[in-house]
Amino acid sequence: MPKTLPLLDDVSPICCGPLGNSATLDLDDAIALAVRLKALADPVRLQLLAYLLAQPNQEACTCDLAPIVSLSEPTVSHHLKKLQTSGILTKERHGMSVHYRVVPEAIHAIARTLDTGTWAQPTLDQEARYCMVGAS
Amino acid sequence: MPKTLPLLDDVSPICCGPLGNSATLDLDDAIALAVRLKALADPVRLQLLAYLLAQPNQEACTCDLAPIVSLSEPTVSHHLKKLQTSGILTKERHGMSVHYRVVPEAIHAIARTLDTGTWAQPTLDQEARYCMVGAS
DNA sequence: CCACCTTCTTGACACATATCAAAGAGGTGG
DNA sequence: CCACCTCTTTGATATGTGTCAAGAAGGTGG
Repeated sequence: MPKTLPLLDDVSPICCGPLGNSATLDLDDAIALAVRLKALADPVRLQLLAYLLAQPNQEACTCDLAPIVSLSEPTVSHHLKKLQTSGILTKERHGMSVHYRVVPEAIHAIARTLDTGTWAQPTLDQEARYCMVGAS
Repeated sequence: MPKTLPLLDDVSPICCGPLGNSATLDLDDAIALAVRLKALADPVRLQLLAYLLAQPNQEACTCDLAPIVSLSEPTVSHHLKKLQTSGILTKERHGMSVHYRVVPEAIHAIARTLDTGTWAQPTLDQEARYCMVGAS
């Protein structure tokens, strides 16, 4: 995640006249939303997600998912971790295997955010649930 | 220019049923959806989009947008191009300046796709409207 | 404790992407 | 035609990302 993003201090519209009042998107909000979208923006992860959504409990273990996308298990594990740390999947051990399960509210939240154009963040506690960036 | 974007002729218009009808998401569909999500999944582009959405006609020119994100114009041009080739913005010359405008249907289409879980592609003509990859 | 299974982490590599400076391309107006 | 403005492309560079092989970590059952 690039750290070079802007502060919206001195915005002086030049050629197109005074632009509407600043319904600008706060940088932190933009980053948080981008993190979640980035988690979704990969063909492999979309395929994994589609498979999970089609399962009875919307869950499966890594060894089932690897063959679905024809990739090595470490690679699949990497993708699952990315989905999990973005709050799109949850992770649970059951004996030897690990079950990943879809969190539909997370996907709905992203969809709603895009649809309504209200791109600001959910409150902080929701944020902690949905987007545990840098944590595990 | 990276060649990794999907060719529209190859997109199979499979419209799977709601959430959980088909266990697998076709690779082409996954790629096409991922391309659009990737276009959104960047803080700079989200801020540009938020600014555009706040404008009267949901449009602005490059020279207005560059100060918004405090980046050089070539960089902003790069981001705008990415949004445009994903069908999220349209581009129009007006004299010396170029106006980029939001295509709300494109964003709604992505949101709906996520929300309903019907992740297969729209039909080809919609695809041609929304995702003019390789065309200008 | 040991063999074995599933999963994750590490290290390495290739490729994609964000960014800027410099130069080019398109358009306006003297 | 030429100076100037806006915008895009090109080239270069740094960072990010997807992938795998190899090995470590966590758990089961003899």
